[in-house]
Amino acid sequence: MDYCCTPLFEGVLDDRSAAEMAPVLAALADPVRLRIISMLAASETGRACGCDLEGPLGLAQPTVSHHMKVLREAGLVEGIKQGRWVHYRVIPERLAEIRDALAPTRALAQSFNG
Amino acid sequence: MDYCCTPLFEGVLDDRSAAEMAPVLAALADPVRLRIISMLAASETGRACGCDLEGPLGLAQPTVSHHMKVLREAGLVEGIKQGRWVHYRVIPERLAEIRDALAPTRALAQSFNG
DNA sequence: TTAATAGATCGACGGACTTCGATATATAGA
DNA sequence: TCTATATATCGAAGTCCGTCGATCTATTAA
Repeated sequence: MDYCCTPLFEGVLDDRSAAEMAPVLAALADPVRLRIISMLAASETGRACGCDLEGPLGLAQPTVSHHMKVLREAGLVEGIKQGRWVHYRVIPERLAEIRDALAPTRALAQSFNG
Repeated sequence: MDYCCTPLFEGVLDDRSAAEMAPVLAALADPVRLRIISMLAASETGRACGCDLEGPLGLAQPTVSHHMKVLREAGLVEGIKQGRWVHYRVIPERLAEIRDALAPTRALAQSFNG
């Protein structure tokens, strides 16, 4: 018969790293926020202000503001206040960080540093 | 004074692609599931059965089973039934798919095919 | 100063998620 | 067949999340 393997799990993502990584992925795990990031990245200048997003997204202003806050707190987006407006831009290094952490060869790299 | 830019947002991630992509990221956006994937990838054989995970994770059996279902339904993990046990393994192609979709140069690639 | 506008915050509602005990199903061994 | 074990399913409790109307703050223009 078969026996159940008992792997040792060395070099596994520890609790703390997992707890740091999950919220960043959670910030990305929303259709609206994915579209926002895509819109910022697709914009010619790499930036856009909230007022330009509400229309295309079809969402109320407080909702967009909420999503921007989530993205900001995850370090995925930066807001530059310019007069009455806030221009948002994606922080590509942060996106790359997550991509690298998902590299399967590294078993969800221990190298993630929230 | 400054004017607010009005970007055209061409080539932006459409609603459907975003709706397909988000649940896969949501499946990854949990500390326990990140650790599970890491454990599977770190295992010598690249596999492990549920019974080997409960202990290290410190979670009850139904909880682990629930997380495996989420990962399975997201296409991130595959379960191979062997006798009484189910051996799980990561599907690295799926992980790569998500990594590619997060490539900033592609503005959250339209190429994601959930 | 007053009016208008961009953005943030608050509170509430509905829905989804994580967790676990209890239970059901399937397989292996005696 | 009967017992033991691995896994799945169900139901419940508590928590978290997305959304929006109402409201507040900050800045600009008149």
